[in-house]
Amino acid sequence: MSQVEELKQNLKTQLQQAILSAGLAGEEEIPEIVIETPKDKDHGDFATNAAMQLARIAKKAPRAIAEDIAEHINYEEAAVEKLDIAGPGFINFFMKKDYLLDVVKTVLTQKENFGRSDYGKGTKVQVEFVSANPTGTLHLGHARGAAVGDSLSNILDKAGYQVEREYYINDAGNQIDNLTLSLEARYLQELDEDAVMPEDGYQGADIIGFAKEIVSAYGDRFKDADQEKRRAFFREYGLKRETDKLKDDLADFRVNFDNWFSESSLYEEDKIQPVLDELKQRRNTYEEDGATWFRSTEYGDDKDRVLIKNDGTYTYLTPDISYHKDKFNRGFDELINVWGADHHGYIPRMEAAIQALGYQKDQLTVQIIQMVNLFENGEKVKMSKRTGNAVTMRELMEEVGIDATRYFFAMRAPETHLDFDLTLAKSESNENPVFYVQYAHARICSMLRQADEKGYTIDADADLSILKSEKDHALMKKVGEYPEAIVDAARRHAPHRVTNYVYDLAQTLHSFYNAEKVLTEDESLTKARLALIEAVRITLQNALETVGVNAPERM
RNA sequence: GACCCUGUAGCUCAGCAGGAUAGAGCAGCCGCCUCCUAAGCGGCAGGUCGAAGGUUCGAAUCCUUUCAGGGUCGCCA
Repeated sequence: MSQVEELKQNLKTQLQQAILSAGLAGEEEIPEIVIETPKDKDHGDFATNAAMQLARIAKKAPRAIAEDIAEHINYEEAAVEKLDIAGPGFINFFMKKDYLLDVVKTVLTQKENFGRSDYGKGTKVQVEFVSANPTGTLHLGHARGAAVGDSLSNILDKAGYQVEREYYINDAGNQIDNLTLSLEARYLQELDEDAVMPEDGYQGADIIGFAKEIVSAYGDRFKDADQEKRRAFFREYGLKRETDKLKDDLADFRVNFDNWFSESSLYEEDKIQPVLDELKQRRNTYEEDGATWFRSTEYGDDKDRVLIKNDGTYTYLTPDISYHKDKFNRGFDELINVWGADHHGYIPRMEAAIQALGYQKDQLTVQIIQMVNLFENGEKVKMSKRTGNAVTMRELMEEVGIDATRYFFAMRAPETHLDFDLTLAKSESNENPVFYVQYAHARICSMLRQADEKGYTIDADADLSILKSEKDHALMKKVGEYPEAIVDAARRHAPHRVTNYVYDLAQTLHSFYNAEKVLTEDESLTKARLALIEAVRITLQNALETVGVNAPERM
């Protein structure tokens, strides 16, 4: 538990005792005490609405209750400097400042581990994200999914979960036959043969590129080869190259998976039929119109779903159910699937499936990623200027840079529609929030370099009690809030809580910088302020790392 | 027709397990570099929180209805 949490917890306990000893409520009646951090600093470090909550129980006016609590609370034990009763009955607490000094020491000691907590208690959670078909190039929406999935994984990890990132490769459906046939056609075309692309063939330039590779490596060896063998080769080749490309694109975007799970491995390892049998045994299936159906309506879906089509093949759902069963078999307590908004209609049937298999609905969370619209100079960008096709993730990375791209995607709530402002993301100016935050880090580094030249070292045991200005305290307080920001982001699957936090911290640092000097004639003051800004630097770096953004030393 | 997401300042968005005069950035206006990076800081102005009901001591936040924008409704994946 972080200092700030401990402090709040202790304050809660002391409040409960004060309420009891003032006879305002019995032990059974005390409501859950909520300690909040007021937005307005005139309202103290912390505030509680306990007096208002107690009004009905104690049958007294909230302000009178607040007076009673104020008389009975142990200031020393609660670490309260002074308190005010305000508004309709809020109690505002101004805390003793010692805890703030401890915050700085903690950061300097824990360094990159500052912000870690045991909130998740080691729960094993798997985050599955991107999982785009290996048949083409990653686009805007995938980029957002990648940024959110990776940031969320980092956040959960810091919040004390055991996290595994997984990519589900859809390498078994019709789309792979299509890929095979497309590649075969492109290959033959490269050899000036008369070959037509399949009706829904993949027109992407990547496939033409692969065909050229095959020609230069193998020549026309496959031209007259046995069709079955030839297609097996193209299938494998196409899949391998598409998957490698996905991995490269994602790695360059600073997204790395622990596991790439192949859909076809479910077939190879015979993991599908047993799950069908299990559903059948549990009477969750029935036969109709020559097909096998899953009775998903039993679990809240609005219609039943086909598992085996009347041509004897599986629908997409069938191996997917087996896949989710396999995830649980691998020991995960919770599953998080990050899906594009176009898949939201699929959620009820997946939830139905895991319940039919005996798991709890809340063991699966589907985090929907809403659509992204690109804007440049106020105009909606429909297509890439370079290719005339949809804008790819790689183009975005190259055009606006990885830091800005990652930050912009992390910056907004995942389930909201996103307007991505290319002009803003590319601008190297104060308008751009990424630069604003990175600048705070670079500014600190600059001061630290100069301190180093003057022979100063960072001293975790520096006497911080001489830091008494409002800006000093505001900065320490903001640093202390970081662990809570991470927990909050983890709890709500909300990476944007981290970008909001880091922006606030940068703002507090810039404000501090303009009001107070770090490198001064006063040696002990200088040492104390150096310790403080180093703590801020570490916190900025840790926070940026969770959203995949670099913390530069110079700008 | 059903379902999902979103309607908060001119623009882009926070805030939503109810709480104090609704916040930030950008854009606009006014100030601040003999001083550790002005990619910065301080200030001013700007909002019937889509609308209407309801619950509550208290609603941007919860409930109902309704309007608007986007998305999805396959024995495709």
